[in-house]
Amino acid sequence: MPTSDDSARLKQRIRDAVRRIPRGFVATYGDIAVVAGAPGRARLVGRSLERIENEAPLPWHRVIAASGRIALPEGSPAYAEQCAQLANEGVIVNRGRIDLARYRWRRGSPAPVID
DNA sequence: AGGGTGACGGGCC
DNA sequence: GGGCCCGCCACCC
Repeated sequence: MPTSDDSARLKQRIRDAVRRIPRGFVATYGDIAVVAGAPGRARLVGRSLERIENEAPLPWHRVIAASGRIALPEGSPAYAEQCAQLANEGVIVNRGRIDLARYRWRRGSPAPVID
């Protein structure tokens, strides 16, 4: 049986996984779930990024949907924030879309190439 | 206790 | 690419 303690540790692993995404790269919610050892729990990843105020810095803006889109509601402050943060590290965002083939982080990913 | 929700994703069409 | 459906599950009434 999963205890509340287990879920706390899982959330911790999720945050750790997010911190591993290199600057200039992105990962999908599902990717993070896998890295955190909870395949199939992408939804939980999104959930754990919802209430992160008052916590250690987390590059939450590097996590996007498997469709290559920013998952936040378009037009929300957080959406704008995510676009800005990504642009700031060289990730091209077009109409909320990011080229996963180019920016997705996975084992063996080379250093970010910004043209 | 039960039902709705959503920062998800994969399969299908 | 887009839309639908369904599985998923922590949260919030």
